[in-house]
This record gives sequence, C-alpha cells and structure tokens, in this order.
Amino acid sequence: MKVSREQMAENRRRILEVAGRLFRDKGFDAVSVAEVMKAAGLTHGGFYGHFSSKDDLIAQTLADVLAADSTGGGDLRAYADAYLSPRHRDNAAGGCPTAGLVADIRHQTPAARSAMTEGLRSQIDRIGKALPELDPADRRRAAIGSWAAMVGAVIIARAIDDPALSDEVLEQTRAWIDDGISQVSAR
Amino acid sequence: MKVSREQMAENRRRILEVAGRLFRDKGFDAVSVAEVMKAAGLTHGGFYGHFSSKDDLIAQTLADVLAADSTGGGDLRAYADAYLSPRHRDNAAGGCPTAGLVADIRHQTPAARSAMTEGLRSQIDRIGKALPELDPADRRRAAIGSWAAMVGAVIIARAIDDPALSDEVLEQTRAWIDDGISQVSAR
DNA sequence: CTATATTCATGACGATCATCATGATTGCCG
DNA sequence: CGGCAATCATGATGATCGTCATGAATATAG
Repeated sequence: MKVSREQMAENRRRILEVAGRLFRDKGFDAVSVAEVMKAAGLTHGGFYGHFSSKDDLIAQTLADVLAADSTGGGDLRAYADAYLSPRHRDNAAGGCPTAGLVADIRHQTPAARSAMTEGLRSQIDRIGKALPELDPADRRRAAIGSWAAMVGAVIIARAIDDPALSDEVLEQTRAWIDDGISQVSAR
Repeated sequence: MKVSREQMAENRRRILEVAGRLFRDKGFDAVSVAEVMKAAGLTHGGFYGHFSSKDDLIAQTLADVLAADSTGGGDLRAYADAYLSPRHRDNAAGGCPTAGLVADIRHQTPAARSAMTEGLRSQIDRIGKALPELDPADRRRAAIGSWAAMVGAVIIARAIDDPALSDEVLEQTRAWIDDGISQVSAR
C-alpha cells in the first residue's frame, strides 16, 4: 500500500497537525503514537516511516506549531485581550502552544527544549516590537514581564475549577498588564 | 510485618513528603507508585493500605504540599526576589508546588483540581496581604497580576535551555513586577 | 511496461505500570 | 499473655504503549 509522494507529504503534515492539537489538549504523555496516527486517518504502522521515535515526533511537532504561531505582532493590548479571554482558556487544543506545552518541556529531550527556546525567543521579540513607544530597556522588560504574566495567568486559569475565580485571574491579569504598560509609557 | 500505629503514621507522612518532591521534580505521570514507595523506604505492597489509588495519592499530596507552603506573606519584593532566582528555578523538587504542578492539574481528577484551586486562592490572598499600602482594588489586581507573572516566569525559565535567556526572563520579570508595584503605590 | 523501492496495514514483542491477592510478622486489645 | 487484626513484602495479572517485523499494494524510475 504505497501512496504518492505528495500524499505522503500530506500525511506527514496531517500527523504534525493533529499531534499539535492532541498534545496541547492532553499533554505529551497522555497521547499515544497510535492515537495520533488514528486521528490523522492512518494506523500506527506507518509512523516510523515519518519519525524515528515518539520523542522525535514531539520535537518536530513543537518546531512546527511554534513556527506556525506568529501572533502577538500587532497591538499588544488587543493581543492580551484575546490571550486572556475565557475563549482562549477553554481552547487549549487550538490555543497558544506555549501556554499549553511549556511546563511539560522540562521533562522532554534536548531537541524539544531547543525548539521551545527558539519559540520563546521569537515570541518575546515579537511582543517587544508591539511596543514601539517604549525605549529599548523598558520595551524588553515590558515584553518579558507581560508575556510571563499572560502565560502564567492562562495556565493558572486552566487549573482552577471555580469559574468565577478563573475568570477573575484572567481579567485582573489583563488589567495589571494594561496598567503596567500605560504607566511605563507615560513615564 | 505489622508496624506500630505511630510508625504507620510516620510512613504515611514520609510517602506524602517524597511524593511531593518526586511529583514536583518529574511530573505526576513520570513517577510510579513503586518509585514513591521505594523512596519512602517501603515496597509497593503497602501502598493501597494508605491510599485508594494513585489519583488519590496525587490529590492528597497536593493538599499536603500546598497547605505546607505558607510563603509569600511578608515583604512581596523579597518574596519575588527569592521566587525569581536561579536557585528556585533550579530546585523544582523543593520549590513552589504551584510553579511545578499547576500546568499538570488540567489532566488530573476533580479532587486534585479542587486542592489546587484552594492553594491558589490562599496564595493570592497571602500576596494581597503583603501589599497593605494599596487600596483593595489595586491590591487584588497587583496580587493576581504579579503572582501570574511569577509563576509564568519560573515555568518559562525552567523550559529554556539557554542559561542567559533563562536568567534574563527571571531578572526582567522581577524588575517588571517591582516597577508595577512601585507605580501603583505612588499613584 | 516492468522492476524496484517505498509507504502503510497488520500483528507481535517486551517493558512498564497500576492494582490486587496472599501470606508473614507483630502491634495491641482484652 | 494469647489471639485477633492490621501493616507491609512478595509476587502475579491485565492493560497500555513504544517499537519493530513482515507483507501487500503501488508509485515511480528506467
């Protein structure tokens, strides 16, 4: 059962895509190779024709999903609004790969750590560019500080089982970031 | 091989203690019941005399380790300094249970989620009390915002494989929080 | 058009793990 | 002080999972 070269490329693309969603939704450990392949419309047999191991899949999925995420370049307030929304909190599978996967990276291979590091680096740079009104030192600090707060708030909000408190964490963090940027800008 | 009543209580205490360290260090999934028991100086056999399941151990360990963590009540700047230090980043096993375990909670049982929610609630309250100079609304916002930033920064710093960037994330987040609190206080 | 190489399906293997059964040791109540 | 009951050790069981072997089907090179 051989398929055309482009069908194979398409299969590979689909594997990375569904793996990205499944990993964000359930975590690396809770998703089996067979589950990924099934979600991609295949069986587990062909897996090792595409990837050398599950760890390899994880690293390549990370690189893929982080490269695809180019959000955060425009207006930082609008970005923070969307990022810190209940909608984003409730959509881990389709949401920010950093929020969904950073914490797990600690237990992954060097290749995965490296992919995540690059993703974080460019995300911080992107947020910095969204703050052109600040001078360089303030810009870097605001980019890193607000990014840490956004990621932390979404992770915390997803852990909380009380909807009111979860909403409040998002909302107050949004206000806190807003305040911080305004104050530094006006300085 | 029966042991005295207090020996059993001591065993149970030790199981919770080593489980707290192991879970923070390696994550819930990567730690087996047998590993916990061995680290506690026992074999896996007695486990189900103390806990009804691994999920039960996770929930009880969370409640235990979160209740034991009463840091953050004093000076917020000093707390943030220690929290956002390389030392804390490099000591997940003995560090803040929230930073080490929040992200994993999403995939755990309701009991575990509930324990974490209570831990977060009291941590936010504790940080709020450390900001008596602010009026109530500002205090709540600053507590939640800076806590989200602290947790996010440590999680991110632990994921990054470039020591310079990792240090920078900690340092800039510290400065960002410091700035934020100063500005609100002076308002 | 044919031979070869490749992609995926089926199925199996070995390891890990949560959980449970059994039994030995021995605290502890009467 | 003797018998009951509880705690832990040893060992087994069933399930899950990563990985690999084999074979069928066919795209593609010559």
